[in-house]
Amino acid sequence: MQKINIEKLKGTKFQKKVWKALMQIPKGKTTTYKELAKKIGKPKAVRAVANAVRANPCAPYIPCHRVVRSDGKLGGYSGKGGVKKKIKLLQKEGVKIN
DNA sequence: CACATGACCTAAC
DNA sequence: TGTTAGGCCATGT
Repeated sequence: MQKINIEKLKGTKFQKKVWKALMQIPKGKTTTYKELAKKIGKPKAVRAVANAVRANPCAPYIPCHRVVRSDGKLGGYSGKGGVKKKIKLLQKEGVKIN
């Protein structure tokens, strides 16, 4: 499905793990940093996960916009348009925002 | 190697 | 209910 290989990108193993988990998120669905951290085996490394996500090449390689906070709010977005675009994208995919 | 940063989370005031 | 403080982990300087 993924046209690109994360392994081909440069970054630490931790990042690659996070990015892979991101791509594994089904469309129209959202995940929290906590769940993501848990998935990679470090439920306490939520901050490191957030760092990895923000350090990713972002659009259009990795759907970082599918990652939200536990509060239902969005975190941030280092892409074009900013968080606003992120919200729009999620809503377009059928995700409800607080 | 030590310090500082961050798109976080939880608890406490 | 809104803000502050502490804890946690990886990355970059």
